[in-house]
Amino acid sequence: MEFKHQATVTLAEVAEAAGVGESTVSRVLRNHGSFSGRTRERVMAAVERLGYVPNRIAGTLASTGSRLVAFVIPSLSNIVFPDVLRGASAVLEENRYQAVFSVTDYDPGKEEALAAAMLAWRPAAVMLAGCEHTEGTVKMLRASGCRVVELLDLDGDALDIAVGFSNRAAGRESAAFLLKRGYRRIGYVGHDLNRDTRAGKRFSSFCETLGAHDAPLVAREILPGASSVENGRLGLERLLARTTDLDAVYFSNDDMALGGYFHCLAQGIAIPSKLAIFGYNGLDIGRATPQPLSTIRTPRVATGEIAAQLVVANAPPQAVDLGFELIEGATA
Amino acid sequence: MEFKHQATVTLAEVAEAAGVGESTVSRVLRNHGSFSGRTRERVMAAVERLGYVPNRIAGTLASTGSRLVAFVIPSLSNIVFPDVLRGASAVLEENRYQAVFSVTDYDPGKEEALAAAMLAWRPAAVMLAGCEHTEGTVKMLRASGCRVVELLDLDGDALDIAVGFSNRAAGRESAAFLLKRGYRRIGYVGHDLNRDTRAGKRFSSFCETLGAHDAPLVAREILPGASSVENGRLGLERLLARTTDLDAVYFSNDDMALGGYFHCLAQGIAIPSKLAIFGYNGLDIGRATPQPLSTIRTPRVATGEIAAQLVVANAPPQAVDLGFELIEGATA
DNA sequence: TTTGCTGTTGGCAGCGCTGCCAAAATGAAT
DNA sequence: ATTCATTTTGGCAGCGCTGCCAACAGCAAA
Repeated sequence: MEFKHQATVTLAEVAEAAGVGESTVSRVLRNHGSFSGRTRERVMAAVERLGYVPNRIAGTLASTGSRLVAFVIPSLSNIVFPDVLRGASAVLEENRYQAVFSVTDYDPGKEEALAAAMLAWRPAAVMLAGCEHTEGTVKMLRASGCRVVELLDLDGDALDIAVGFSNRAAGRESAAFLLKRGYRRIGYVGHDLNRDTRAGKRFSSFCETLGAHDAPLVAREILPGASSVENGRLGLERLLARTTDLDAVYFSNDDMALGGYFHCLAQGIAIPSKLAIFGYNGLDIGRATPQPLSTIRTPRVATGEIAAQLVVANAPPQAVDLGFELIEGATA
Repeated sequence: MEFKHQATVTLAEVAEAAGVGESTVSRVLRNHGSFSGRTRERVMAAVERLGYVPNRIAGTLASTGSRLVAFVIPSLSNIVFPDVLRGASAVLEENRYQAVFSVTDYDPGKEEALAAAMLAWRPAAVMLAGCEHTEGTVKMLRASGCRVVELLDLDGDALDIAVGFSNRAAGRESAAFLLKRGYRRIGYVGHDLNRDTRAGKRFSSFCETLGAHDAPLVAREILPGASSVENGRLGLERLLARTTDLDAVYFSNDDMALGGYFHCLAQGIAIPSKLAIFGYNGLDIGRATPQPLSTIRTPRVATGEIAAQLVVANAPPQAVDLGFELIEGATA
């Protein structure tokens, strides 16, 4: 059963109460067009008195173009996406845009269905994670004519606007750093890469770089499901049970890396002398651990901010590379 | 500059292409009312051919009651709120509702402004954190006639629906647990309590309980700003610098507690024999640390789920107590 | 007084859909 | 063939607002 709104005061009622025309009320409330000070006062008084709340559904329908921005994100468990939303929502709120979201659970099919549902709201823009989408999604977004922003991955062709950085470069630099530090027997602990294609890109570039320096990946442990601290801990435990002579482990992200770090603490494995640990994301928590985590800090909040700014400004199609920062830390 | 949608296919065009009336198309698409199988096929074929995407703005305006649910949350940095959103959005998506959100930054004035902006979208429900709101917010929500759900705090009068648990009880039980374990010289490290009133409630009940057992709080360290691991670490460091004989410290939440835990690890302070640590929230990470964190696990995802279910079912006003679980852990 | 501005204002036709109602088609029963 | 009940269908008036246009007022210049 749908909820029915009660006592809905309309523009027309305000107009009548203020003794002016509807369009005058509309102009005053949107502060658009011209009207006298006296009219303004009368309208505002009526608005106040009646407790009028404009109906943006009607307003959006009547005008062309909405102020809704739709986010179709893979997850809310992975702090990455709340961070992006945080950056974006601050900018959007300032500009009187409204954020709408739904969660795909890293499922491309669901992404397509949710994107379609989003388009039904005729948003000003749709923001998606990454640049890998189903054919149907791409076709639909193209046809919609609404702005499309692809976030956090620049390794691919952008549909319209893309904001983020190269995950391949991140994987490459991570490998280069470990090699530079002298690690040669390197392992990997990751989560389900089929779902998180960005983590997959980092991993493959990481491996390529190792291979190019005659230090190919020694072992890997991939855990099903999402990344988590517990999976990181479990993954490292399993990896070390199989492979005893590793000198460094690359993790699919900081959550996983922290799990590995905790495993070492619990087992008395000296870090980084006995085993080095390297993560990805640059979470704040990694700076507060007894040894700061070696990782790559990604511009998550900034990605959201810039994306929102470009949408608000109706900027031309473009790819914005925000880069990332390698944090040397103390675990590698 | 607002974005203008292009090439918008309308219901009327689909109707014409399918050789049926508008209302027939509407019925078929909503699978509501009756129509023949042949009609259905013709309509769906036309929809497919034209790439029609229904306009929910128009649909919502025409019908009474929307399928938007508005979230007005304090923060996206604190994992609590993404967790609530996660639980809620899963249920909402299943029921073809759409989640909309904005972030107040723990500012009651901003909450009022954002709630007003939300009401302009005529949502089916507004979900807010806690039960402390400005007079203006309360008045506006009451007048809106839309469903109001207050989340994560049952210590107060609910406007309509409330889902969560008692923060006071959480504070009380935390204190009781520490006392039962024999700790008597207890300190507190917290973040800005004026903003996070729920943390404030926990703290005051915690103190009352200690006082009632002749073991009043020995010292406290309150850090300005939001909770974070780094602030927790810093807070404990400061507290211990001033007060040397504490045997346990209660933290405003797990983020802060983890910071304290890391400080102890870094300083070689034995846990819990030299100093016990107790948190709040029951984050997953607390189970993966070398010693599992002693804390209270809160039903964050479930809070979102239940809240969404009640809204979808248009349930009568009620307060749902989901309780919480005390995790004994190994740090206290 | 008339003219020509600029600044204000109201009327009203949509925006794209849904809900209501009456009309038409169908089918079963006589 | 006729009747009645049922299913299927189309027409059309809004939902509450915005955007356009015409109308009007006030005022300075002629």
